[in-house]
Order: sequence, then structure tokens, then C-alpha cells
Amino acid sequence: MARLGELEHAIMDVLWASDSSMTARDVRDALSDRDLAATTILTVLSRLENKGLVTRDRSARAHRYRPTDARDVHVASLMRQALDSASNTDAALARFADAVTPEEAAALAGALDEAMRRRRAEGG
Amino acid sequence: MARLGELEHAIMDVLWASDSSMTARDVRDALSDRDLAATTILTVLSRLENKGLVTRDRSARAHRYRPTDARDVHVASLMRQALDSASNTDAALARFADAVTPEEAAALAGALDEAMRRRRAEGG
DNA sequence: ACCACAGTTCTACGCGCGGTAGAATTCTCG
DNA sequence: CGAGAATTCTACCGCGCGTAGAACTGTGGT
Repeated sequence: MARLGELEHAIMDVLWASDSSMTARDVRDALSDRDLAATTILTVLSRLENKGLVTRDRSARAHRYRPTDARDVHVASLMRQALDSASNTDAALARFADAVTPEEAAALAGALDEAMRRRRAEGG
Repeated sequence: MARLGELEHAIMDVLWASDSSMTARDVRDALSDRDLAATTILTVLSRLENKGLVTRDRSARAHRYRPTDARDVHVASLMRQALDSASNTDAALARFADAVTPEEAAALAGALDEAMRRRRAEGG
């Protein structure tokens, strides 16, 4: 769904790295090495808003932008999308299991476990 | 790495669905509802070859095309890429664990288990 | 040996997206 | 109210992708 270009991604990175909302100027400063025009930042920020990736707070003079979702959520969503494009989910998951490091495997196994536990606790 | 357009994806789907290699004509026939020109298929097939997604066998008069990797491998690779774009891998995996169905979770847990076992057996 | 034809390569066009930014507009602070 | 910052409007350019015509080439049939 959300196809990001290089600059769009860079800006998302800046927003994700910040724990509070940022103004366009804040973003530009964070990307000062690129020496971008202020309007460039604004344009991209608007496009990101249209794509649903950032949310804008228009109350103040200088609008404040923040990511709609945390980066993890976005990453998980990309992974989910990829998985959905498989014809054989299990086979894809098996391949994926081969592609993770032992540390990641452990973390994932734990997370699966907990997710399952939580589901059982909630769902009844 | 591999960004696919709509037609490119459709063609990959055709190739993935087939268990043997196909000629351009075969592919066109499989997409006959689209009524595409033969050269269109060829062009896209070439682009896919450049992207490393399909392999071409030039020995016969009509070249034969087949996917470089199975679909699962491709899907797993997309998932891996997504995961690599996370700043906090564990957090992303935790989110992902929440996004899979119980069936998928079971399959994945099993696959992780087996991958681990295999690694232990091989790697020493 | 030659021709017809299938298949391939070359080339190209149009469109939409992303990077980029100027011009015009608007709002706020002093 | 004026200056300046911020936003919106608009636009350009390059590239990737869908699409395909024209030219080329190699193989099979007679």
C-alpha cells in the first residue's frame, strides 16, 4: 500500500527517530546535510500525510507532524503484506524462518508465544 | 531490491504457478484476457531478467523462461528486507507476531524450531 | 538453397510517481 | 499594520512501467 521513495523514507526515519511531533523546519534541520528547500520538505510531508503515514496537527502556526504508526508497526505491516502475497503461507514462513538469525529466531519464538498466550487470555 | 509493477507481478505469478519453464507465448496465453502484444510480454520478461527474477534459457528457438527463485523464497526475502528496515528488530518481530493468525503462528513456530535444529546439526 | 514466419531485439512513447522547488498566499508577532 | 515565517499551489524533470511497432534473425519445410 505505502510505497516510499528515498526522500520520503528519509523523512519518515527522522520522524520515527523523534519521540515528539516535529515541524517542517525541525525535519529540515534534521536533514540539513541535504540542504533541501523548505517547500520540498512540506511537499513530501503532505504526500506522506496523503499516504496515511504521518498525521498533521494544524492547530499551531507551524503545523506539527508525527508518524501515524511507530516504525515497528509499519515494518510488521510490510512483513504482513509480503506474507499475504505468498501462495503457500506455510512455505513462505518456513523460508523466512531460515532467513532469520538465531537471535531473531529466539525473539520471534518468544513473541509468538506471548501473542498466543495473550490471545488465549483475552479471546476467551 | 526488486520493485515490481503490476504487469511484472502478473507475469511472475504465471511463472510461479507453472512448474516448468515457459515461452513468451505460453505466458501470453496464460494472460490472454489482457490481450497483450507479444512484444509487451518479451519486454517485461527481459526487464524481469535484468532484475534477476527470471532466468532465460536461450538454447531453443523460443527462449524459455522460469523464475529464478520459488515464490516462497521471494516472499521470505521481502519479509527479510522489511525486517531489515526496522530500527528495533525485536520490537518489529513482536508486532509481526501479533499480526499472524494462530495457524500461521503455529507453522512459524514449528519452522523456527526446525531451522534451529538444523542449524545445530550442521553448523556443529 | 531459399522463403515464410515465429520469436527476439531495438526503440520509443505516455503516464504516474517521487524529488525538487518557485510563486503566491496567509498568518502571527512585534 | 508590516515583516517574515510557514503553508499551499503549481510545476518541472527524470525514471520506472505498461505498451507496442519496426527491424532483425534464425529455423523448418519444400
